[in-house]
Amino acid sequence: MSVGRETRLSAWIERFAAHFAEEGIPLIGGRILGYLLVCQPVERTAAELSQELEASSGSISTNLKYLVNVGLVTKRTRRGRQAAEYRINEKAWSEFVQRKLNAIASVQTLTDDGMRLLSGDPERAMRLRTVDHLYGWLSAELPALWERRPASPK
Amino acid sequence: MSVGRETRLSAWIERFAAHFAEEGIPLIGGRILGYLLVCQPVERTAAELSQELEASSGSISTNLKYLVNVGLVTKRTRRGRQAAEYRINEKAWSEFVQRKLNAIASVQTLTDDGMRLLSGDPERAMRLRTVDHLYGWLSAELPALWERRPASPK
DNA sequence: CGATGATTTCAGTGCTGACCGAAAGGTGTC
DNA sequence: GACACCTTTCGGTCAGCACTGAAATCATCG
Repeated sequence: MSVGRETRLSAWIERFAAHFAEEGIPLIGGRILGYLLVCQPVERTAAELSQELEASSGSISTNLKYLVNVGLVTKRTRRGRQAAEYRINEKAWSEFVQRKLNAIASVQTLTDDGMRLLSGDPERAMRLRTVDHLYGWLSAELPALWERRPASPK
Repeated sequence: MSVGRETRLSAWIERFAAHFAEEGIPLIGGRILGYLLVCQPVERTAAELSQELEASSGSISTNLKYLVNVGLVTKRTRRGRQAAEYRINEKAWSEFVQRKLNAIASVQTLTDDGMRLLSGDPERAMRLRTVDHLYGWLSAELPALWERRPASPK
């Protein structure tokens, strides 16, 4: 007997969450992201997420707040509905990635400051110089690469 | 009365460590990195690091093991010396960065698998498609960018 | 305005992981 | 081999954080 699509999808959601857990996003937050990326219909209430992901209402609330805050999820309230609806904001993923790239490039300010502190002692600055050189290149190239990023598919 | 260079350097080391602490490297590990990048002479024993950074011998040991493991620090033992000497391995920083870029690009395998699971339902796959598109581009461009990386300064 | 159905807040629990320092284990000298 | 010194291991402490579930809060409808 074959495994249903929904079963395989929930396994996928778990892998998805596991990946982002390594990057510091709480497991439940990752599950919400994965779920909202593939659920049908696209919008869900907090209560539904709690049910569907078997997580407490409190965890769902905290994590939704976080995700809405970083922009990856959008909250929509409607007149005549007491329950707010949440959905993925695909557009925000590029900013999410951009923040990651910036975090890498930002080390350059650190190495740069270090180089300044060691000015006047080139011998001693040699180790830092190698690292500074690498990050200097990154902090020039990563933003440039980002500019060449294609628009999202129609 | 002006602040001495060494004082400013130890403040810099702390900033350096704080940055990498956000990326998951233990504070003491980050301090070791920062310190070994600017200390004179370039090599230090575990005991010296413990003294200098005011950390327990145990913490220094664990963190050195970790740093040697990821390649950022090199351990050298010498005949006639019971104390091993540790130094920064500037060369390894590029691999360190490369791992970070790969981690970002690797999301593409995840989104790709998701797309496969949703094949046959383009409507439902739309959200994932936007994300997959972005990571598809990244997983092509980041390695390509990396190839163009300049050699370290002489 | 009270009732209903939803979300947020909050105190409490359990787990993980960094850190310490003492004891154990190595590696050298005399 | 005994000693001196250094490093690693290891048990224990502490802080931080994800998560829960109950209570407080909020919004809507009758």
